[in-house]
Amino acid sequence: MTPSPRAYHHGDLRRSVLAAALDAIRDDGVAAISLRDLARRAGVSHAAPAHHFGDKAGLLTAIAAEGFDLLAAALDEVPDDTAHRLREMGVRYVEFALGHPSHFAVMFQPGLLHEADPELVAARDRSAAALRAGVDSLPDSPDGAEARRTGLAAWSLAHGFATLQLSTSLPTLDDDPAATFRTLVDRQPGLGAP
Amino acid sequence: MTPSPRAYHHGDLRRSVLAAALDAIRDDGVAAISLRDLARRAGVSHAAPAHHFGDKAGLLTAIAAEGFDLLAAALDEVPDDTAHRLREMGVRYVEFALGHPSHFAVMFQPGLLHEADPELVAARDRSAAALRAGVDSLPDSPDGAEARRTGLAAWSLAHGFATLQLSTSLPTLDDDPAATFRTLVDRQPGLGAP
DNA sequence: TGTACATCAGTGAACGCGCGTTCACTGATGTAC
DNA sequence: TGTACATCAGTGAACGCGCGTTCACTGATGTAC
Repeated sequence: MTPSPRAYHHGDLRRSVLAAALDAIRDDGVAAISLRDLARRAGVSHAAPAHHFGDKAGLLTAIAAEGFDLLAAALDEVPDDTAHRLREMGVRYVEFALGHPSHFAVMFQPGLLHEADPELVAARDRSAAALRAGVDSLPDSPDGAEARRTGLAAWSLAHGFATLQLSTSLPTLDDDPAATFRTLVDRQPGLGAP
Repeated sequence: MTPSPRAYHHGDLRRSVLAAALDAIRDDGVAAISLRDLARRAGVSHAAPAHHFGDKAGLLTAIAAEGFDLLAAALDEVPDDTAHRLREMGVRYVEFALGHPSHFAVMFQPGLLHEADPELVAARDRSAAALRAGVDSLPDSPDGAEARRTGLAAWSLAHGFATLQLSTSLPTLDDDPAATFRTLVDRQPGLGAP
């Protein structure tokens, strides 16, 4: 099934370059990325990434869109009837960020992306809709402004926890960051914890 | 008082380059910074920044250290006897991040810094101590693990809110993000809100 | 099934540019006498 | 107060390098007949 490594139209150039980019971001950060380096890692000609993605922002936009898709899918996986559904979504959010650090590092950096890209916009909307569904499922079903506040608080807590976890060697209280996060949310009754 | 713009030893090279860097980061992001560009902005020779700071990481480390100092000072300003002291510290944290976006953008990016730099370490410790003091002042004065959990939750909430506010055009519910944050924390009894 | 042709994904040589770094230098400042 | 000297912050010319971009090209693939 493995195509010959340098075949024309190997059909997987997009995937190869994206994979190389995810590796490079994880190892050296977004700032260190160059299209020529990715081409080298992916074993394609140095001009191929630009040919396919247009420019660096185009490549990072593709990664961000993929990230929001993965995140939306992870959030949607929490069943409707789960007790503490919003809390579980927060756990999924944290797990996604720690499991896909390269995607996460790019998703919230508007300056590096083609913000108007339709696929990015659509994927982001899908994530936002999933989060909204989580807020709507709270037992005391808050309305309007109150719901937005709760959503923002939940998102901030999960996002901040994940960001700090990724950016510093934050002390994890248990071995598992996701478990730490679950414990942490349990003390925040406003977010629908018991 | 203004020294002649190109005098040898104008004594303010450090400040000029730092100011240029803060402008550049605010306008174009950390990724876009180059020492030569900063020299141009600051009106000094292209080799001066490297001469003074060693390398780019040295410059960013200086910015991060300054940021942690400013943050610690802002947190320390909240009087001991303030009701809801931790909440007010969270508000200060958010205000700091939004008021010093360039510092904030650098402070939590270990990969870009000289992590072992003594000034950076000291400044970071000062910030951490201020946060700990906030947790210790909670009315039900939690101990040990519980205190660490509360500190982590408070920090995550403020950090996540600030990060999201900076990185996306997040809807602010009031006109003032800090006010929004205060309202938001009020629904989180676990963090010492009323 | 075989042949001709259009398409276009990916190539590779060549370009000019901005970068960080090196290094011999200059001249302002502080100190010793 | 004046003179001599050491220091060292900052200069500017020169370097080699990796970058993004351009452009004529190649050859795999799909379609029409």
